[in-house]
Amino acid sequence: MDRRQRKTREAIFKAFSELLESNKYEHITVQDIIDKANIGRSTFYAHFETKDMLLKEMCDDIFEHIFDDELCEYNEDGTGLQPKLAHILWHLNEFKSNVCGILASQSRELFLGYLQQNLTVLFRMYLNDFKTKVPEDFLLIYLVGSFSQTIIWWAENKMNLAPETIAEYYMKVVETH
Amino acid sequence: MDRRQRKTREAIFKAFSELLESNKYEHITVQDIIDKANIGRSTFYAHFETKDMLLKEMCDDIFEHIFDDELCEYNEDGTGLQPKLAHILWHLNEFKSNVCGILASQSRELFLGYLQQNLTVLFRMYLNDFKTKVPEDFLLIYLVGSFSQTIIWWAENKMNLAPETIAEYYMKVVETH
DNA sequence: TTTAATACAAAACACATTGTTCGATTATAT
DNA sequence: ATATAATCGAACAATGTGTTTTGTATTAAA
Repeated sequence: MDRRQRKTREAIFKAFSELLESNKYEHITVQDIIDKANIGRSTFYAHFETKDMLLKEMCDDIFEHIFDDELCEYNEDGTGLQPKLAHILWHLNEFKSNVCGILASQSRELFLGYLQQNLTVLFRMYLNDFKTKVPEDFLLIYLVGSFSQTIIWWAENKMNLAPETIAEYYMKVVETH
Repeated sequence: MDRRQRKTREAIFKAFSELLESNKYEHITVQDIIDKANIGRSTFYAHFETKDMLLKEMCDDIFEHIFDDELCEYNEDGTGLQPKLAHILWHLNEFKSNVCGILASQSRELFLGYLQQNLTVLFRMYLNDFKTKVPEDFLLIYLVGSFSQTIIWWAENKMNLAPETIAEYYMKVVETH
């Protein structure tokens, strides 16, 4: 990939990300991004078809990184659900500014869609940890939904608390005693 | 209120609601609504400032009806949380087509905002039912979030199950044993 | 270093959407 | 029947989108 291309792509991501911190996604125009990134109009469209695709590719980047990690610095202790969740939260924290920006926006939907899709796969593996007598699919959306909400809340508070703390809280309210 | 006004307003709501079933909110144009409702452009703007305000007023209507009910047909038995939740679900079911339309759309955010705002007030009154040792605000967003998710799931399944069943499932996974 | 490829900038473009305005027409309430 | 008020329909400026073109500058490879 051409050095110029990478530079431009980075500039667009950066501008977009910064704009997301103070503006709602739907009110950010391509012109805003262009101005902030300091690039030509045609250049933007050479990289991304639309603003939506930009958001999508940004999400792709993030989730690829989070759920595809072979070699990563975070050391999980144990193999249970809780450290797994802490691990995910730790990764999200790496993309703090992006994630907070997206989740604070009116259109978290795309992001949440990705998130919940991945979380569903994860939680399905731990379903046996929960003995509650409700239909499995209900249990699953309950777990995924409440954990997503936890993440949103965490992000709204600028991810102040440690990932481990959040994971601990979550397990406390969720586990069947 | 003039009969014509009511008729127009209804036509707009109806058209909007129908469009929401097959289109994303953000991709519905005022022109689409006008065409479907079969009204003049200026008429639309005589009723609603913007498309956003239309959505807002639609949500206002729904939530006013749900959370302000003095005299309503649904008979709660008991005063606990579970019948209260069933009651809310029963009301949502009244607006089935609207609610499903909005929740299926890419922009449930406004609706969910309203919903969660109201649910927060409700759940705060029942916080003592839950003994878990986590911060209160975390417990609150957890309860509100997981119940919202439950509603979304219910709506995605066309509200097949009875409100009481949903409330029962929810209480089962949520209550501390 | 030279060269060919290509990413970029800048400007102009057609097009769609928005929200407003205005005069003519129609329905409503009394 | 009449005054009132809602609607229609057309035109309007303003803004945003996505494309195209032409010239320039940067890059990777020879």
